[in-house]
Amino acid sequence: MELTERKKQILKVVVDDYIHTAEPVGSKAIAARMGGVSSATIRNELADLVELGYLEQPHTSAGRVPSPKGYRLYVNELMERQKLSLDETEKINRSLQLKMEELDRLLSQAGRAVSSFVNYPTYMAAAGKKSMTAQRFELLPVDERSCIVVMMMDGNRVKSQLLRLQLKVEMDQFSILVNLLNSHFTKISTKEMNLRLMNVADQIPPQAFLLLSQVVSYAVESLEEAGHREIVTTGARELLKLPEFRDADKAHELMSFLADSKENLPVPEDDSPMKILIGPENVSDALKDTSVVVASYDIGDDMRGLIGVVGPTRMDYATVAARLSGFAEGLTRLFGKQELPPKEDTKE
Amino acid sequence: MELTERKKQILKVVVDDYIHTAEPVGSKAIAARMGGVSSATIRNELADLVELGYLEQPHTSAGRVPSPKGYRLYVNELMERQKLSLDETEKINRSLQLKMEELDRLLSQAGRAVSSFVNYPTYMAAAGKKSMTAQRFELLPVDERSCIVVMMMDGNRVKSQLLRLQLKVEMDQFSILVNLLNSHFTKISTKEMNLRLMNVADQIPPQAFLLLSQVVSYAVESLEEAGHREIVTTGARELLKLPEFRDADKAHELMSFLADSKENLPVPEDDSPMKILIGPENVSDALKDTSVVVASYDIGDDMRGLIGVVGPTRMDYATVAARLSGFAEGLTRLFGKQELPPKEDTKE
DNA sequence: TTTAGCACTCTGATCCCCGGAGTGCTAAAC
DNA sequence: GTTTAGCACTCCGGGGATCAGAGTGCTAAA
Repeated sequence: MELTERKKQILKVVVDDYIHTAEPVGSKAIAARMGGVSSATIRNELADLVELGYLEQPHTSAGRVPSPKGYRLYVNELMERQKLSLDETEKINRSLQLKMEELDRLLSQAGRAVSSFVNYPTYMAAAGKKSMTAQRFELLPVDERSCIVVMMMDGNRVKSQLLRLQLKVEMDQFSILVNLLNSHFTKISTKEMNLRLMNVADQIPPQAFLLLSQVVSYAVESLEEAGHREIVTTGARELLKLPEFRDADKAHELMSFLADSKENLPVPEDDSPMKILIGPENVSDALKDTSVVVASYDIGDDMRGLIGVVGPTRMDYATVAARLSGFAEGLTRLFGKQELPPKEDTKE
Repeated sequence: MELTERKKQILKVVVDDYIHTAEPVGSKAIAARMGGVSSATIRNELADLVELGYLEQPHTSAGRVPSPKGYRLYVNELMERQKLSLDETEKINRSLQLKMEELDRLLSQAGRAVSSFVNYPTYMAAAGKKSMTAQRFELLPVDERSCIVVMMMDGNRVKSQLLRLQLKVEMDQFSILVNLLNSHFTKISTKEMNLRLMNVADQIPPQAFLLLSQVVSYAVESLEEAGHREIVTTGARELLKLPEFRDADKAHELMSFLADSKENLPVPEDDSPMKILIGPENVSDALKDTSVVVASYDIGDDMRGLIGVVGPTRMDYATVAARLSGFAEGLTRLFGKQELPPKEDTKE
């Protein structure tokens, strides 16, 4: 038995319908929507589709529901690639007029925007290079017991913080220290930074070393944190609106997974901007009954960000995919235009 | 009719019991727990307590449930102020070994810790002074089209960012600019900053002004953002574990409120470190059926932070209050010890 | 190959019933 | 006067039983 064109059409109708109603769809409804054939004919076809594995039957006398395999076919071939309406595009871009500053705040802002736009939980991540390095250091003395460390990292990211010093430092020592930092502790991995710190230990006076190590360990921490993939999830509560998550336990389980999971959320292949994972295609057990649509965007030259949307297998793939890639493109544009965007206009 | 000591004891037992079971508690159970009197006696007392408004009866033949008034009395007089066990204190302190850096990241970390410790949703906020001011500026040239702005604000907070400049700037112009910034734009409100910007407009060359206004508007934005109370909520999903929020709609409603509400969450009085709001004592409608325990802690000299816990009226007030104040004290200590803590130890 | 017809199945809503928990009241006991 | 035992009563919640509706599969005819 093979998958005729008509069978595909029927499958499409089933998925389209089920996506919106969450109720098993029956032969009569399909016949009505297709026209030209009677429900009996449809029933025959449906039986075939079940046998082929594209549909499932919750119980003998219920309508049909798409199987993961059915969704997969739908996503690959049947789904009408949606274009974003002008209105939507505009809305997306408007919602991306974020006051960005720190990257992670930006992420959660964008995540909220996406989530409210697709009505599913969303996760965002910025995947830095495995190893960020410092590009440049500055020390700004505040008083004799404290100074501001400013560190510029890859991708023009800047971090700074006030550091209380454990001992008094003469003003002129700062410049020596800065030189040392810039000459020996830039453009190397954090691991190596620690090594070099060891090496210089006996080459400089002890109190200078103390100070140096304070700065370096701040730097190491910041770099590691920046390189580490931080995942922010937003809009988990949207789950509760879905009939498949009305059960509090189920919802709680998935929410916990989303809140806790730091690493094991799906990521698109390096060469493609978007990936759709349907039900059991997910590796994590917690996602076995859900689908994930995840898109990537570019941050600067060598960083990549992720936006993922988690929903029931009965997710509106076409819409979600369209909107998500709209966002991803928007974000790429945002980051591409300028590393971290200054104000285009001052207040008038 | 008056509130005898025995009535109070009975009320206490009812609340204690109901807090843990979420089931109306009957006379027999109370009698068993009190000893000495029979259930019939208790029934008489219960009837009185209902009449006095401390208890409620879901329906005629059910046990009793505390009313808000009952909880209030319980909280004010009856509840055994819990001491944290050594074990708990230690756990709290351990969980406050946060890698803090940016304030808001710290908040969400601490929020998560609290939430996992009390098993209720938690909100955290840092309430800055109404008006933060800049204390000092630095500009670090990167190349001729970009520089790093570093701004030190009240409370020793530091912000920095790379700024792309709209026009080329000679190196020596930077120092002029910094002087201008430090002499004219520090220690004043953002409103005044904007005014001064206007004023200097015709006193300096146009391109210098362009640059200046770029920096100032960055500063204004950062200051306003820092002064603005940012509320972070965590652990909302814990609601789903509670019988009173098994209903998805209810849970969703409250979660949405917690996620969206930026300003209208309860705050303790200025002079007291902790406040308990029971059910209808809350102003917001969305919290009418819930209770809130909120504690404050000090950040630096003139900032105050909040930790609030939201739960059902049937909240375990004693435990929550104890743990919450444990956290609040921990945070106060953390911030008090040093503005923003450097590493105490370098890596050994 | 499609369709009409029909008997059959299964679900989900509704109703009913009933046991159990708990009450309020009364009358006796302390 | 307070406490207690006893008892009738109320109400909830769970467990069938019932039933209509939706949908199916199959057969036989078009």
